[in-house]
Amino acid sequence: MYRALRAEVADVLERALEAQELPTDDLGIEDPPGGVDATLASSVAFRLAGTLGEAPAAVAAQLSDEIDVSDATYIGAVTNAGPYLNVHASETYYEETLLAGLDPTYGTLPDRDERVVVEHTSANPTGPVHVGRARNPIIGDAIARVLSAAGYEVERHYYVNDAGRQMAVFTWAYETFEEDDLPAPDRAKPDYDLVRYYRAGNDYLESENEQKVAAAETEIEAIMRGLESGDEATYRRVSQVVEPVLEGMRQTLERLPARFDEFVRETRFMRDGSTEDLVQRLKALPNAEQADGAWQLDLAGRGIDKELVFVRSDDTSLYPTRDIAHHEWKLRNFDRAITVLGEDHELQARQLRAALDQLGNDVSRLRAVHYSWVNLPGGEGMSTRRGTGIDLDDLLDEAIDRARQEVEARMDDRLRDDDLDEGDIDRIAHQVGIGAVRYDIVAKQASKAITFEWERALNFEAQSAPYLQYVHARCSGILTEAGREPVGSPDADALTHPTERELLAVMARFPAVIEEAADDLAPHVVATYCRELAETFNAFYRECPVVSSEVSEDTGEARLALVSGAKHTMANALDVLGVEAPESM
RNA sequence: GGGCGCGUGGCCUAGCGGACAGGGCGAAAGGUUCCUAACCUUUCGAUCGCGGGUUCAAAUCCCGCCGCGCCCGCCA
Repeated sequence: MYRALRAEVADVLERALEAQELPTDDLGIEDPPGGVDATLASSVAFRLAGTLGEAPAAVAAQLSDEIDVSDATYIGAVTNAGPYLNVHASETYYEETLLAGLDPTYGTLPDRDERVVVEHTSANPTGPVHVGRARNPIIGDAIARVLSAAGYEVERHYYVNDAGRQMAVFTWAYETFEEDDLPAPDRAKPDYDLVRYYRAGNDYLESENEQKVAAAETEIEAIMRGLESGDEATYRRVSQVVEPVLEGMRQTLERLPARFDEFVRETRFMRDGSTEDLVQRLKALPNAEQADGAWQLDLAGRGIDKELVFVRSDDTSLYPTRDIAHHEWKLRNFDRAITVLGEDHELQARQLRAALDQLGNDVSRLRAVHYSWVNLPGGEGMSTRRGTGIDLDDLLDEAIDRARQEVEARMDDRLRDDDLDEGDIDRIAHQVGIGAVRYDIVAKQASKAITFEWERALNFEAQSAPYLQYVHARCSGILTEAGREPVGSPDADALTHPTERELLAVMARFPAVIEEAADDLAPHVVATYCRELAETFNAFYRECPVVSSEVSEDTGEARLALVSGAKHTMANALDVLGVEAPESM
């Protein structure tokens, strides 16, 4: 409703300005600050005051007279408050919002026949997923979800780096070291098992004498050349390391849950010849040049100081080369391609974009979202190779444990008499624990750095997932208590309490929030919205009984519809964030 | 050194050109015979890193500086 109202306001304002032959390029439509009794506002009067030579307040008064709302559906009235124009929503606005909320899919935008691929996580299959990496699947999955809610057809991809030097080192280490010489794995999972070889291999290369390292390097290079030439035997050797580790990582990500439609392996673009073909096209570009036997693209003309090396002097390709082939493939198969990357990939992403552009691809269909680092207190980073960092599995286990303790602690002084059983406690512990971790990460702008702290990540009160989930559970509780579904034609007139109107007004904005989050690839705006919705609902909850003998039938019916709408809105908003919405907690 | 990003009460965070900078944590006080108190109410607390500039209007845009992060590999 909000989106329709906004469009209507623009229309009405434009007509009023045109009638007075005033410019309509900047209508200054905005959300009024809290405490102002209006649904939308405009500050056009400021802009026109100069050209008209009158005070803004006078212009606003004049405009509010000029504006004709008689044809409008969602605008009730336009008044002026000093220099501002305040738009008040019509009764229809509230009525239609109440009605729309009854739809369990409320907030989902119409299909738009556009295929989008969201690539996220894509962590090298070297070992267990740690918390530093977890920001990627949580943000990536939320972006995929918000795009899906916004009507796009979404596919989620994990790009697997199963070629290249790191994998060659890993394969060599796996074939070289004896299990007896390694520490016991932290968990009985393939990623925890195999990462020990990876760490041992890297240690060896860093600490052994020159001769031994040189011998190892020879073996590693042989593996890389085997991959490059498409040698089946080499591919199988690497696969026996990559695939189990990837499976272990997939299992951990599944817990979030972050699921993928496809794991796209890098070797695919070597084996199908597309990398080779690409290299020929890159070499033919005017700014391609050879330096010390290697081939590179000089991107200075595009404002990038660093050359993009795409063929080594030994004639093998590099990760960025294959990634260009990968992205051409994405652009062939999808209308838009979005990649979620760490801030350390910023330069690489710019180079990739520039190269793709030069090759004649439409790079406007490409977008990258970069997120900042998750550090440990004290500033230490998380590294799979060095074994520093907190494993995501441990964080999730701890989150669930603490959530379970909370549930059990609250059982004793619980007011509601609904006999939660063991299964419920387990369910709630998972929903709350995992939800808290996800929300803590998704609620923050991706560009802000995060310092990981247990207490903060696992705080279950106030601005956290459980606070929002609780609202959903409260709605469910009321609907259960009522013992029936709201009727199909509720009467918004019966909702006269300010908290009721406010709740409807917040609900009305939900589709616009989804649209904005999708346009900006910013799921955190949905997180912020959830908080507002929760606060507004709690105010209503405090003031307005729904299932009570003191409430008239009409009012009770309308409130039941309102609760149903709030429940659907919260459920769908949480779903976009990947946070579960419990029926009880 | 260069490039990109970030800097909002003790801590975390929203806002990123318009009406008194919203929340939360924390601290203090209150609220449950009534739909779940993982809740709500009140109080405390901010030169929006610093200095200039643009504008009727700047946390928001521009310039400079400071601090922090990331990047500047024939690694990925």
